[in-house]
Amino acid sequence: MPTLTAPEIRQQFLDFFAARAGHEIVPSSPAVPHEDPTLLFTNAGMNQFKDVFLGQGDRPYTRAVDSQKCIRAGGKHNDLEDVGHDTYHHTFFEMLGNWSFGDYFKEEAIDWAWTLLTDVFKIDPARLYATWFEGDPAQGLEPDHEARDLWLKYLPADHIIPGNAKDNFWEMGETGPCGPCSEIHVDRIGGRNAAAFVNQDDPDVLEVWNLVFIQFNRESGTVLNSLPARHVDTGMGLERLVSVLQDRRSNYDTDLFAGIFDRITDVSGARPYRGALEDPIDIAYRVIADHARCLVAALSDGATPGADGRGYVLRRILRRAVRHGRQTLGMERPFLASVVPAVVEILGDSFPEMRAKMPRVQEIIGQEEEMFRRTLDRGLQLFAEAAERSSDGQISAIDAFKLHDTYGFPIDLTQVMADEREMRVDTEGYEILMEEARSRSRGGGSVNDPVLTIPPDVLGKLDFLKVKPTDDHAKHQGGPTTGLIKAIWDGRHLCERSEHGQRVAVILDRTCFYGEQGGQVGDVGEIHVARGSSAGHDHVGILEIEDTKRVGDYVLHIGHVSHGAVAIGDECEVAIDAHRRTAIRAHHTTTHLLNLALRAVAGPDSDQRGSSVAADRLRFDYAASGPLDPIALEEIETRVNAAIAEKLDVHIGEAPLDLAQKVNTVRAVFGERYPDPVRMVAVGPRVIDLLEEPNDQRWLGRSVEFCGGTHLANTAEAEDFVLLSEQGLAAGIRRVTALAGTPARAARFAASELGQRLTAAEAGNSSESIEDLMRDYEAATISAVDRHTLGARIETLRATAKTARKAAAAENRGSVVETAREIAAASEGHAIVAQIDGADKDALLSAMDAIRAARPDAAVLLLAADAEEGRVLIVAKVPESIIAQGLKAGDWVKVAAQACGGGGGGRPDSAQAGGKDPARADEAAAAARDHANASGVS
RNA sequence: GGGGCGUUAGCUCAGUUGGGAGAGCGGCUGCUUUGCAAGCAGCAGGUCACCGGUUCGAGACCGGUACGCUCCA
Repeated sequence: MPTLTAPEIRQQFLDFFAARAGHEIVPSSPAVPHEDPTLLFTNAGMNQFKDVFLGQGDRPYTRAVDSQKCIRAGGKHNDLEDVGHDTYHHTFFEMLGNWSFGDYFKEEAIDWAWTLLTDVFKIDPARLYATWFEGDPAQGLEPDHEARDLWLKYLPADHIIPGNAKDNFWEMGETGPCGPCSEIHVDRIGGRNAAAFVNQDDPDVLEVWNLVFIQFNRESGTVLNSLPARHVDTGMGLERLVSVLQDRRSNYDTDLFAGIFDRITDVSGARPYRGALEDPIDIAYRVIADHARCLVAALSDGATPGADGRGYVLRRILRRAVRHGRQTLGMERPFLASVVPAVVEILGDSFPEMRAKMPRVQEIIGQEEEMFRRTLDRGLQLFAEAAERSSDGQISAIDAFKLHDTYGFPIDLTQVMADEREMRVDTEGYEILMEEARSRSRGGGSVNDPVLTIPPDVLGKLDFLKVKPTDDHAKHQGGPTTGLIKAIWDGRHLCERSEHGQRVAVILDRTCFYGEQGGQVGDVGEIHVARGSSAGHDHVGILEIEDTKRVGDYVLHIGHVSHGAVAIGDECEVAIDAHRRTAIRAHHTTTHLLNLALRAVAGPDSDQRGSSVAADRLRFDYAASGPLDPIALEEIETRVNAAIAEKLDVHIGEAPLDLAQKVNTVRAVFGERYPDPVRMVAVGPRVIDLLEEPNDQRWLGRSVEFCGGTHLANTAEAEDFVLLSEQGLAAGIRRVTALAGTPARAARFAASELGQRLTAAEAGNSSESIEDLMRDYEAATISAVDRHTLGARIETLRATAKTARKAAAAENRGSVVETAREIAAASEGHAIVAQIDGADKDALLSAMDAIRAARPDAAVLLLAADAEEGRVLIVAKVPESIIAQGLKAGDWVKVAAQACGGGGGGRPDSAQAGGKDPARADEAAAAARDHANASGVS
């Protein structure tokens, strides 16, 4: 039998379930779950169906099959440090799965699994083992005899093994859907009974397939209910399956990796991969290959390396790969980007986004490598200094820690470097410091406001209490409405009522508040409870709502009780802050116009990467390789304002997703999944017309987006649009901020006012200082275009003022020095005290130099009264010979300074001081002469 | 989200109880030469990130802001 290739194996899996049992072939969801902030990466096949299992969503099919891109790094499942050292850990892998949503159950799942493995993939049945759940009386869980008996149809009893709750009972979380599972294991060796090796981490007896039977819902730690709709969730790691079918003992010895290894050999010039477990070169090969796959998957789904969250995990992965390449394979120059095509070659057919995004991915990886190279170079220098400091052949814990914590120089690299110099590293001390830093980092958290968002388990309780999802249809219309209080959450418990002063989150049966979503901030407003209520209380109460969030399908009104009290069952009047909402609408609609203008000016690759629509401004993040120049910024601003001047109507309507996606100008957000039907926001054209003629050329210059937010009725209401700033955010992502409506007009006004002041200053008839003008310019909220032109004018103004100031200073110094020479020539004795008014500090010191040049044997004290600044400058120098007579410069200036309301000091040979009363400068001079005389110097 | 570090000339960076802002490279001028990082002499170039405080006096000390690097969650 010819050996199957990995793509064939993947395809046969999908085809088997599609053709034989009517499964829908579903594409993998992104490896980076943009819509689920609780999850760092997609780490299991079921992620994209979570809402179905939780009963919060459904699909047009009840049977599905897929190959899901998964990443396990960072977070709870972290395989990062294991990768490279064994045959089967990966940060990125594919999970093959077949799914039943309330459709078939154990019998079919087991039957098809058996048939696929033995009939289609021709695995020797004698090498297969199955496990089943033995029950757990402590949790009140029955044994899964049903699964055991089903397996007896195919396997002898000694290949069927009971397992405990840890291995054979699956739970999604502390509460929620759960059920027993049954695993299929394969013995790579054969010709024996390997039952004793099952689940023992033996690399030759491995779990290939886990069949999960979801039949319960856990309400709490002890309460378990049977589900009316039972589901099947299976997962089979493609890499393992391929290793079995290609008869290789390691996942890395398959055609999923061979091409990547070849590429690494080409790039590095190292000897080819040999597959040895302990060999550093082979470890480096595995690390680089695995991490390259992971980075391609994550970056092509829109993630970027960065300093926090998943970005930080990706940065660590990239650096780990680069480190192995550099340290072990001797690749000094960036190389990882050139491994990317080999990954895409292997996976690009199954995941087209990898092929589409390859140039971007290579660019990002290249930039990151370059950044890391700089970090390493700096670290090497610091390491050399640390090694130099060491006297006992050991790099101190403090140095090792500082290298790591402050300069990002990995500890294992420090160790390697130390080894090369035959030095050691104080790793115990390092660990202690590291732990201290960790606890400091943990302890620093502020504990002011309780987080008034509802955790998942309480959410389950709400469902249990029959609190229905909030009806928020009124949010788009925005006018006041009435509702009933259904739940009150104080951050810890669900409450019956809430008193004056308490901060709470409230759920109503219906509301006109917009809960934060799609980048648009939540509404602010008031909820009034008037007179009697259905619950029999008789009271008034006012809730000041400070923010509105969505949790699941509930709208959470977060705020405090500013008057009286509120209770569950109260009827209330609900009203948002309408002025604020108007500003938000203007910003949201102009965000859409901005998106369109940006695409036109910066090119079609400037995908939206996030946005924030608030009352005081809007923010828009997008993919780009470089900054926008002032001309492009002006062009964007002009285009948006042109759309405002056109007075376009904004049309909103729902449409079936597949039809809506056909409209030629529609631009969906990368990685976002949209509901069906989807809400369309079209600026200009009517939604009906769009759907009727999706390819009409007329739509091409128009903004059409899928969006659930609130918008203006006509663009004219936006009045004006101003781009405030443009900046880099992370590698490949840039951010613009902008204003519309009243704040935009204020920005225009501020700019023209600054312009007028600047014109006055340029003409020379302005009394204000350039520093003041600068400060106001920097603090002003003005458009980026104005900032650019005004900034250039200020710069020239500043330059001319500077040359003038310098010339004046030079002239002043010249005349002061001239005076000083006269003083020196006229002076007698060994103590010279002179006053040169109008000299600044530099000039005074120059004068000092001039006098000392002429009279090196004299002690000199100079004063300069500055009436404008209201101070007196005093400097003194005393040669060694006179110090010996008892005149010290420090004492001398102090006496003089005290005579004119100041103080000071310095060294015996040189000192400076200052006084605060210029009118008494001559008193100071007199005091200085007296002091010199008293010291016997004259 | 929290912690550590940084921001000084066009670039890379020094700056030691708080007392006249420095080096190397680059630039300009002149000389000498004209073989690859040429040599010599000279010159220009700095609101020491920003704001506030302490002080007679702050690049340095204290507090805050912005930006950057970095670690942890």
